[in-house]
Order: sequence, then C-alpha cells, then structure tokens
Amino acid sequence: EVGSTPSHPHSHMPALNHMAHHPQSMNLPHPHGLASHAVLAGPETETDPRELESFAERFKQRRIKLGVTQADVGSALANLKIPGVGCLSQSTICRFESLTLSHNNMVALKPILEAWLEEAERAQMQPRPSSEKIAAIAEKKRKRTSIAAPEKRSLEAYFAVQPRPSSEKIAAIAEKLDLKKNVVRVWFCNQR
DNA sequence: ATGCATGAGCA
DNA sequence: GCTCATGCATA
Repeated sequence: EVGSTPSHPHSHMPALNHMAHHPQSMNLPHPHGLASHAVLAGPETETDPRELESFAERFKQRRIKLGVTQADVGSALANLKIPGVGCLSQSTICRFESLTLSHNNMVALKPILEAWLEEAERAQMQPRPSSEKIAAIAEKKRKRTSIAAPEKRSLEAYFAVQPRPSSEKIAAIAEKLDLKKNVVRVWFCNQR
C-alpha cells in the first residue's frame, strides 16, 4: 500500500505504512473537542495507528528484556494454543515490530503477540522444570533469484511510468532485461 | 532487516 | 492474474 515510489535510487523506503483507507470508521472524531474520545471503543477494535505503533515499540522492548529473539517468538506462538493460530516466522515478527506490515495485518497480529507477551512474562517468574529437545530434519533449500542493480533500475523506471503493466508488457520487459517473465511479474506485485 | 516467492481467495 | 499475508534465503 502507499506505494511511494522512492525517487532516490538508493533509498529503501522503510516507510511506516500504517494508515490505510478503510471504510470501517464509524466513530468520527468530534469537532467539538470535549469528552468525545472513544473510551467505549468497540469490544475488539483497537485500530488506532498510534496505539499500534506504541504497542509495537513496547512489545519489542519487553521481548528483548526477556532475552527472546524474533524467531523464538514466532515459534513460541504455537504453544499458545490459540484457535486458528500457529507459528509465525522471524520475518513477520520483525515486520510487526517495525510496523512494515499492512494496517489490517498489524491489527490482526496485535492481540496474538499481546497474548504471547503476557504469557512469556508470567512464565518468566514461574519457570518450568520440563525441557525437551527436538531433532531438526534437513530439507531441500529453495533458491532465491537476485535481480542485478542495472536491471532493477530499469524495472523501477518502468514502474514509475506504469505500475501495472499488462501481461504482454511484462513479457516484453522480461525479454529486454533477460529475466524470467514470472520474476518480473512478481517484482511488480511486490513493488505495489 | 529485507528481497523475491508462494499460495489462498477473489473477480 | 491480482492482492494479501506470510516465509525462505540472504545481505
């Protein structure tokens, strides 16, 4: 979202992409500033970007204090036994902490991570006697293609002119840059 | 921390 | 064939 094309060739656009256009706002902020805050916000509607931001910050700080890595948090979520929740990757935890997930995604993950944090801080005071080892099983690795700088610059140029090229355009671009068509298609998706 | 990729769900 | 949430691999 918020595709702010970094006009600077080297900027990585760490863009804090909170906010988002969601037609879900029901309580408009009163122009008459007086006791109109959402003290009675809906049961589970903590969608305020600023609240998410501060939570993410507190979360990271407390996680570090517990001496737990992002990867640890991700896998520990499974032990939390929440209905439709399994584990998450280090990537996702990282992105949550840095607010680089979509607003909706942040809102959905917050209560889960919040639950983990509380559980973890409790377990810290009342340690457990059990411990178990799990053997790791080696699997086949996946390869990651890397788009060279020159090609990437070309893609960015194309993107600036047309963020959603047609299938034909993509094929043409792919051929010019000598990249697989699918690689180009996915690049555009991720860029958007 | 981030680049490229996958898969589900939708149109 | 896109968006979205998410992850593997790697910088």
